[in-house]
Amino acid sequence: MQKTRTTNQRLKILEHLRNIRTHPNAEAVFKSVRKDLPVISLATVYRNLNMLASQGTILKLEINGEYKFDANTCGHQHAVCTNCGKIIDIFEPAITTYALKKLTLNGFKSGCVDIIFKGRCDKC
Amino acid sequence: MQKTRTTNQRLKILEHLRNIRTHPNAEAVFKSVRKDLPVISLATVYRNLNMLASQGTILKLEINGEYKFDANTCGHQHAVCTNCGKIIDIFEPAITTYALKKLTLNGFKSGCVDIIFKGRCDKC
DNA sequence: TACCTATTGATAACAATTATCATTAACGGT
DNA sequence: ACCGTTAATGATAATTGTTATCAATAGGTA
Repeated sequence: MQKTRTTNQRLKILEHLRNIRTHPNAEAVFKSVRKDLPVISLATVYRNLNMLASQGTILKLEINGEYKFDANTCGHQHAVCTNCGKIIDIFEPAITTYALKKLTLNGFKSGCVDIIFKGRCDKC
Repeated sequence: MQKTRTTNQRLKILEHLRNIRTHPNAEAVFKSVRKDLPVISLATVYRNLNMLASQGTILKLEINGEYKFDANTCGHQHAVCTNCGKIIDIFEPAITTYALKKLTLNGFKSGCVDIIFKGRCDKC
């Protein structure tokens, strides 16, 4: 197996995600991190977001036709406005717990559920 | 408002989705429907799938970086293998019911939840 | 300090989806 | 049954998000 190296780019990307409460896509992370690290490349942002997601450090959500990233990996949920696209965090851990408990599919091992409510936000 | 017309293309697309138990993307629907309707265009498939989804006739899921379509709109769930990408239907309506009941977000109105388990299927 | 190679930056390639536009056909009115 | 209106279509260009490529750079260990 290959050994991972700690790079400044990866640290800055993770640090940024942990400082915000939104759910940016790769492009948005790129624009934000570039303020601190002007030379960072968009490809590096994509690579690191995918790496962090595959090792479970961050969440990779599929919303509105693109990948959104979230450093909060504790079982919470999301609500998406089908009109304006706004993403809202919902903290009802019991939903996630209940879903995982009910999952008794033969052979399928899972410790992770994406729960996304679709509807209208208060402004729409 | 505009009045929708019943076209053969839309009927065939819906009929096809209701005859299968998989979760095809637009391209796959296109290839299947074209066997019956050789002149149909990929753009027409995209347009109709989006129309059917927006009116709630079918589900539009975001899995593995693309849109998948499902004619079964009754509260069931999906499991996705993070290794091979396989999508499996899970029928635990209680999960959906419980999630919607617990959703008490201020101002957010929703009657629809996408619940997607991530894990390893029996073969992986 | 020197080596190995994981990681990077820059950019090309790719894939899924949407936009465009002239043509076609659904359907209500005559 | 024939119009006339315009929603919908087919063909394709354009767009967008993401991944692949590859030479150059820089972690980490000896």
